[in-house]
Parts: sequence; structure tokens; C-alpha cells
Amino acid sequence: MADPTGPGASGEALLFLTDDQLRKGIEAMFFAYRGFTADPDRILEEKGYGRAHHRALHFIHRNPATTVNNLLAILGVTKQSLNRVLRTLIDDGLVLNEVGTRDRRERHLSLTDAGVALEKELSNAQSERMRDAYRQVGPDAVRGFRTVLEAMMDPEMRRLYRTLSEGGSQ
Amino acid sequence: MADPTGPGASGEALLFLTDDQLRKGIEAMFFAYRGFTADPDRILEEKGYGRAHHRALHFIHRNPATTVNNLLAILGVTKQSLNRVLRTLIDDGLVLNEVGTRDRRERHLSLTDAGVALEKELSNAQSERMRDAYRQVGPDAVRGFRTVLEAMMDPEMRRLYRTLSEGGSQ
DNA sequence: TTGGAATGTCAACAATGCTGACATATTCTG
DNA sequence: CAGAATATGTCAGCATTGTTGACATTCCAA
Repeated sequence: MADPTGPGASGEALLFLTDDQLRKGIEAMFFAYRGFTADPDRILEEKGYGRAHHRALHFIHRNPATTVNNLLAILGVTKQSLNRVLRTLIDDGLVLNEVGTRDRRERHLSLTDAGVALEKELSNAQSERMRDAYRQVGPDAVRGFRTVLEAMMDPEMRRLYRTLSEGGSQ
Repeated sequence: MADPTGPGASGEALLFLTDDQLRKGIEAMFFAYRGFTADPDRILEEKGYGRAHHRALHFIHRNPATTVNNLLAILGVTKQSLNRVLRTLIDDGLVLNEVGTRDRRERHLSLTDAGVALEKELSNAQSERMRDAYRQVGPDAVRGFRTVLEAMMDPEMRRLYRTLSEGGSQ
């Protein structure tokens, strides 16, 4: 099926598209994602939170004063599922929930100081592993890494990802 | 904190290690992993299975006649959690459970024809997305992608990942 | 003023993690 | 051979996080 010498293929130039290479890529994603989440997971468990709380904190931090609807689009879960997580974060004083001024149906979410602190702690743990990896492999590999990840996203998520990135230094 | 012009840094050579670049990497992993699992998830839902069943099928396929203990080490879950999934796969005739010959305490797991068929269907769906991505970005980016993923794994998982890969064509 | 949008909430359920306890069969060890 | 250790299976219960469906409130906009 992914025969590298298939119709139109120019031989060994496509060896990186063999079933075997793809399988390795799949397994690499599986094991790497475990590492990717391992460090923040440990911190979250201590504090009685889960991965869903981390995601909410991360994207509220990234999109200050975001609305619930916007966050729902980013996280790709139902409002009931998100609400359960937001409820605890708000009650615990990590997230602020403020009625919109322009449109008072909307709620604008932002992090309190405590929220910023926890987000930073989680982010630091996760970044540390990624920084170590980046340092080991160098900028060219990192560029390839990000390029492939972007190509694997659903188009809508890719659009969203790029929109989020605009805030950065490119 | 990750100031590229920090102490000892040589300036722009380390721009790929800024907090901003790391954050983008984190978000890329998040959105890409969603894409990575989206296609098999759709198939699994039709058949009443979940992601855990997919993982079991994948690694039993990769390690024919593997023992339960070996699978537990690969998947990193408890035996109770794995057993729940294996139970349904065995009862549904997708996985074979055979008493070991050398050590009759062990059970050797393998896929039936039906199991192979479902594994292939899932694998094809997942590979297709990865193949498209690989094709778009070319072999250099793919090499970088795999290099970074490997660097992000826990050491034990990296060892395991490489052991698994030995079966391949390198 | 009325329809629709944004949000919140209740209830129930499913998948998949976890712990703890215990049973069975088998092998290994002293 | 007796007893310890190993590999597996299973039961019960619980937590997190996803899902649907239903319904209430508030408020903008035509």
C-alpha cells in the first residue's frame, strides 16, 4: 500500500513514506505524548486537579478575557464538560469570571494571581522537558518537528493554532 | 527565564529556545495529538470500542504472542484496566489468549483474523493522515519530527520504543 | 416584543484510569 | 516436598472527563 517503489514513485527518495516509517511515527507520538503530559500530571495530582484543568488554565492564560464560547472552540469539548472544570477553578479562586461590558451575556475569563502562579508552575514543568529536548536536537530538528505537527492538525485546528500564535514573536 | 540573551547565551543562535517557541511547541503537540487520534476514534466509536482498545490491538499486532505483563509495561496502565479492555476483545473474537508452553502461567496474546482486520482499518486511517503530513513536509522535517519526539520520551519509554522499532527496517 | 445567542446547571451515562483485596495456577527455591 | 514468588484474572468501588438531553436565565437585535 505504501510501497515506496509504487506507481510514479522515484524509488528510494520516498523511503520515509513506508508503512514501517509511518508506524514508527505513530508509536513515537504515543510515547512522546506520555512524556509530554507526565510532569504537569504529577503536579496536578498533588493539587487535586486533572489534565482538563491544565488545559483550561493554559488557554485562559493565553487568551486573557476570552469568552466561554471561544474556550469551547479551542478545547473541543462540550460546555457541560468545560463548565465542571471551570466551576472548580472559579470556586478555588484561580479563575475570574466577569460579565462582559459590551455584551453582558458573555463571561470573560481570566486568571487570578493564584491562577497565574499555578499556570506558571505547570508550564515550567512542561517547558523544561521540551527545552531539554530542543537543546539536544537543535533548531533544524525543532523546525521539522513543528512543521510535521502542523501538517497533522485538522484544518480548523491549524487555523486556530496559527491565530493563537500571532500573539508571539513568530 | 528562558531569555535567549541570558547568561552564557550567544544571542540569536538560541532563539528557538525562547519561552514563546516552547509554548508554540506545547500547543502544537496538543492540537496535533487531537488530529492524530481523530480518524481512528471515529472508526472505534462505530464499533463500540475506545482508544484503549486501539492501543491494545496495535501493540499486540506489533508484538505477536506477547504476554500480558509485557503489554502492561508498554501501555503503562494497571492490569485491571487492561483486563477490562482485553476481556471484550477476547470475547468479541479479536484477540487470542493462549496458555504459554514454556511457562504455563503466562498467557500469550495474538490477533485473530478479525483482529488483524480491525487493526489494519485503524492503522490505515491513522497512517493516512501521517502520510499526507509527511508528504507535504518532506524527509528532512520528518527526521526532525521523530528526533524531537524521541528526545521528549521518558528514558524507559525511549528504550522500549527503540526495542519495538528493531523489528522494522531501520 | 420576540427570536435567538451565550451561559449555567441538573441528571444520567460511558470510557478508562486508579486502589485494594482476593483467588488460581504454576514455577521456583530452599 | 513445602512454601515463597510470579503471572494472571476478577470483584468492588471510586475519580476524571468525556457525552446527551433538558431546561432556565439573561440579553442583544431585528
